Amino acid sequence: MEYKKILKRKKLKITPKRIAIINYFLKKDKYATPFDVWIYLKKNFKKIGLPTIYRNLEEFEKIGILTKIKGEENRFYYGICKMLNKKHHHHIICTSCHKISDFELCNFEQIKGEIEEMTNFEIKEHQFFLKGICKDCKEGGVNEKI
Amino acid sequence: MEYKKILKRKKLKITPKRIAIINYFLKKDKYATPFDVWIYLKKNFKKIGLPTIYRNLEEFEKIGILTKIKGEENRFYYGICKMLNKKHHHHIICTSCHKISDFELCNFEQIKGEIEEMTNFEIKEHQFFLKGICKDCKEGGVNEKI
DNA sequence: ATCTAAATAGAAATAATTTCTATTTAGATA
DNA sequence: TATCTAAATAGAAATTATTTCTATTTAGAT
Ligand SMILES: [Zn+2]
Ligand SMILES: [Zn+2]
Ligand SMILES: [Zn+2]
Ligand SMILES: [Zn+2]
Repeated sequence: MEYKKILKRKKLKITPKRIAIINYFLKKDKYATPFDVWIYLKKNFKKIGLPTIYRNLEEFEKIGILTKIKGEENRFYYGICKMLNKKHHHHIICTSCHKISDFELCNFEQIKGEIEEMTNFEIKEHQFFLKGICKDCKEGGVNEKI
Repeated sequence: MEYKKILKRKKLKITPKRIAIINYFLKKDKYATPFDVWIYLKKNFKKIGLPTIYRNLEEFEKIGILTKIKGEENRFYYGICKMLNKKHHHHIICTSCHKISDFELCNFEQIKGEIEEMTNFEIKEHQFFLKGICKDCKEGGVNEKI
């Protein structure tokens, strides 16, 4: 598990629950709410609190293991980030099955300067937020869930 | 008020509160939570409910008058969209004063196809999410609030 | 095997958002 | 201008998401 290395590097202890959370996202490969994660983990950990989930998801986002996104309703979702290398990249979400993929191609730098001039802002950070339909869903694929 | 026209076109009634909400955002020119809006409108409308604010902000987002964004904490913010024409555009937010500006320059189409190939997604929608520092803040400008 | 700081459980508080019903009102129409 | 109706609102309450707190447990260092 490459993710363990990251936890170590970031001085986070490797607990069974943390591993389970990461595995959940790896297996599911789709975005999920803290509540979703909780419901699932409860199968294997009779005693697990929702605050534990919230705390860990937040930490995982900080260290780049997860990305946090605004779902269609007023809730936040998390999805796993497969690009553990530090490289610049963005994510795309399937509006049908909520799968998340990442990609590195980015041409934002080309227009950054011009936008800065036009808006009088100094740009510090950019994110692409892409939505689409994944191949599986396009082909009417089954929507296997965890 | 160009915004009135939009309300009419969208069959929304023009009520004093709706006008006040739009004016609030126009004058403030920064993003705000429903709660912020409520506190402000209460000055002029002794009787105004928070649900009214929520309802209207949501409607305004639907018709393109406002944009909804995820703030630094777990809350949603709204900012006014000055580009009432239907043209494709994006927004940039000042992390210091929360001002929102819009701009039309976008080169995403150039890489869209390649991303679709690489990810096997059919891209339906893209948003840029930019953060930066506005000119006023860079110059240590006063942070006049409404 | 022992120790300590970090992680967790569990309960409770807080805060955001939505729902519901009775009342009011914008704007259409006569 | 007066009347009417669907849309908008108030106000209270419910629901849901998220955070905080304290006592207890545990990972990993020694
Ligand atoms: Zn899909
Ligand atoms: Zn980029
Ligand atoms: Zn600013
Ligand atoms: Zn664009």
